[in-house]
Amino acid sequence: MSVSNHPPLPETRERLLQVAVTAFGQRDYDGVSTREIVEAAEANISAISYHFGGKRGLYLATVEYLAEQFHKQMAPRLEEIRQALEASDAQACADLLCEFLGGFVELLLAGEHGESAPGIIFREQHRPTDAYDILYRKLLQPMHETLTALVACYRGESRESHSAMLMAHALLGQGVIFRIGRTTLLKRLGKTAYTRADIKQLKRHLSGYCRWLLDAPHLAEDVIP
Amino acid sequence: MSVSNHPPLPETRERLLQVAVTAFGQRDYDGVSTREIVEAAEANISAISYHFGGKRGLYLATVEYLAEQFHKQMAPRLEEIRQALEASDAQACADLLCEFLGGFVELLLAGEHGESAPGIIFREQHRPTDAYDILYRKLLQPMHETLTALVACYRGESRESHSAMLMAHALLGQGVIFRIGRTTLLKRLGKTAYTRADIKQLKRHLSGYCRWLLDAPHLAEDVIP
DNA sequence: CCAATTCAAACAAACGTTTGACTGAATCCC
DNA sequence: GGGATTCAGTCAAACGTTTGTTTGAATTGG
Repeated sequence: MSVSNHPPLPETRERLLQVAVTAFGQRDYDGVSTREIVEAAEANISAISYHFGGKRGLYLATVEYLAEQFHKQMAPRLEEIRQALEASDAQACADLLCEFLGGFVELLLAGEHGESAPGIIFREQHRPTDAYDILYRKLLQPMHETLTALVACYRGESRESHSAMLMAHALLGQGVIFRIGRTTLLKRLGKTAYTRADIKQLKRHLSGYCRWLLDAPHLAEDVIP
Repeated sequence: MSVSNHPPLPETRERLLQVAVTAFGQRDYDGVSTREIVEAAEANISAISYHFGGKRGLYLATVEYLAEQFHKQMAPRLEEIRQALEASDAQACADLLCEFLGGFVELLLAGEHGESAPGIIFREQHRPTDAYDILYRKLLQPMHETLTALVACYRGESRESHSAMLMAHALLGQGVIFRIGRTTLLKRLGKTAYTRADIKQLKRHLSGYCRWLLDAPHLAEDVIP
């Protein structure tokens, strides 16, 4: 059942959510048992049914919780961008885009939810459930739309422009892949973790890539009108 | 003598592997039940223990099977590249790199194992098990090393060059992200599947990106010697 | 005292695995 | 050459464990 969230939250409910975020971040829905969660959260087995109506309810609440937490970390920048978009200054759009991408990979590679969020997001992308709608509405769509608007503004296109969407996706993806493919890349490099210098270098790359892509023609032609 | 009324089924072991590839490709280890597999494969429940020693054994065999199948589809091109690398012609390296990336996204977006392979690979990258070693040795390492060699050759660097590895990763990743983030991108575009024109456009983008990246300085400086 | 919350215990269902009987074809030995 | 034996493979049935969920009593706090 629905519970109002902003007045003082029951302690147990919050503990369950925090534990569930890391659990579902590492393993998938079937790989996480309810008993494992309540033990880690020092709660009783029936607390899940009581607070969330069941395991599925806990999972959905967890995804929503994560999406909000993650979005909150980007909210100031997204708002700043929305206001700047009014001015419609192409050069400023490019700058904001680079800056946002830098902050984004920072979250992915060194942020608080960098270990749990990718697991859930990429699993729901691969095999969408009810939870994907939450993820899309609260996190993916706002982010994707904002970046698309920046690209479109720079290029003097509509926010519905497919080429702007493709470029926004390509840019986001270029950052994301260093989180997803982390295991293999680190193994190739002979490292066990990214250093600050690595992240800095990646940011420089993203910045350079961004400025090149915005003027590149390859993704610019919408093949289907 | 008795004539078979049905077309001859593959041996039980093979049938189990084929079913397991698609099953483990869609859901994760705990999300797939042994009974579900044997039913789809028209085999008996104890066939898994008999042929693979258990569910875990089936999973490992499935990953190996998939890695080999997928690698086989790229083998001719990889071999062609290895031979061309002897010549050490920079321009030829760039061409081969673009060509390989094009074939790679073709496999990911429209290939036979494009639906199952990514699920397994990205899951094992996120949370490596014994199966990741198989995947790395039989698929990821050969591919990554070959691309790194091409980059290194073009740039006149060593095959151990970190900057070459980073560039190879960035290039592969730029293709991969259009498979991983497919759900969200298609939703933004208002489509339900990529068209041939989309794939063609993506290939053009990858080609352009590749030629820009090879001469770009941002990933070129190895921060740590 | 009452409503909200927690608790130990039990529930049926699904899980991976094991068992022992059974098959058909190849191999053996007299 | 033919009955006995072996062996890989299949099958239905049952195993014990873990799963998510439910129950009803106990506890807590306003």
